[in-house]
Amino acid sequence: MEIPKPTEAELEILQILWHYGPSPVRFVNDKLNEQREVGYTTTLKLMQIMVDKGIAIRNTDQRSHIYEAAASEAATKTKLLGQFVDAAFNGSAMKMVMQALGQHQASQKELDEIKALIERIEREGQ
Amino acid sequence: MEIPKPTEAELEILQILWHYGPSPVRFVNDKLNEQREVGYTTTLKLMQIMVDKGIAIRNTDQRSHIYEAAASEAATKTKLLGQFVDAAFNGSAMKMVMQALGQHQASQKELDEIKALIERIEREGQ
DNA sequence: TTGCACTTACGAAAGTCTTCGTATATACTT
DNA sequence: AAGTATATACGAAGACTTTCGTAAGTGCAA
Repeated sequence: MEIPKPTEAELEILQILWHYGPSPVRFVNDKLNEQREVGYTTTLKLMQIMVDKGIAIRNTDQRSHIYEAAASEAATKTKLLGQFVDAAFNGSAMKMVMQALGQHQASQKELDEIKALIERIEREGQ
Repeated sequence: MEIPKPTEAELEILQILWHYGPSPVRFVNDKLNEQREVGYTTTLKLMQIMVDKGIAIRNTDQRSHIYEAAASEAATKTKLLGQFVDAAFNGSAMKMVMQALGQHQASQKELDEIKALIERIEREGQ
């Protein structure tokens, strides 16, 4: 019923589809091969499975089918993040944020952005 | 060589071991069963595999073996977080923090904690 | 039109994860 | 001592993921 959680390999493909928009297998496979070696039929098979699962949508009008992510990047990442937080941080996103901030040395610019975001949340919250 | 990334089921067990300290299978299985139904031998097998992988350590002095997490909670979660950020947020922890802050409505107390943490980082950073 | 390049479809192998049944050993209890 | 409860060891099934080989269809070019 629901769109299932993408596997790691599927997520790699989704990132490409989100970044470049609807694309044929050949294009996605080329992009993947800029990072690691993957056979064309491997990518094809994965993308076909993604359609079966409802993770991707394809247009078969042309001989070379065009694939597209079924869910938005933001919605998918929110869901993944939520599941990860549940599994690893007992559901507390704040614990995770604290941990991320605690070790990743963020740049001043990034810290400023976060502060600005927090202030906006505080303003909206009241 | 390296300790491998725990699977989801293994992580569940690790959380119990971190929370309650070194424990026998029976105890871990009981705790798991407070959340979902799992057979005793399933838990046993998983914990044995965790020892094989180096994820857990066990003491076999007593008839009922005592298992313990091999790596600290903080170290493990840092590593998991890093891998998740790489896979889902292109390596940018800040992107992920922003997304987490953006939708999870944090409590004022949590926001204050984060602000305090940011200020501490800024002070230490210079 | 014959052949080459490229595409999808399909099946299956190999690896991993989760689950549990069964066998066997060990301790306790009556 | 016999029987019951509890522990570990082991193997294997079933599901899922990733990978690729091979077959078959389609279009283009010489």
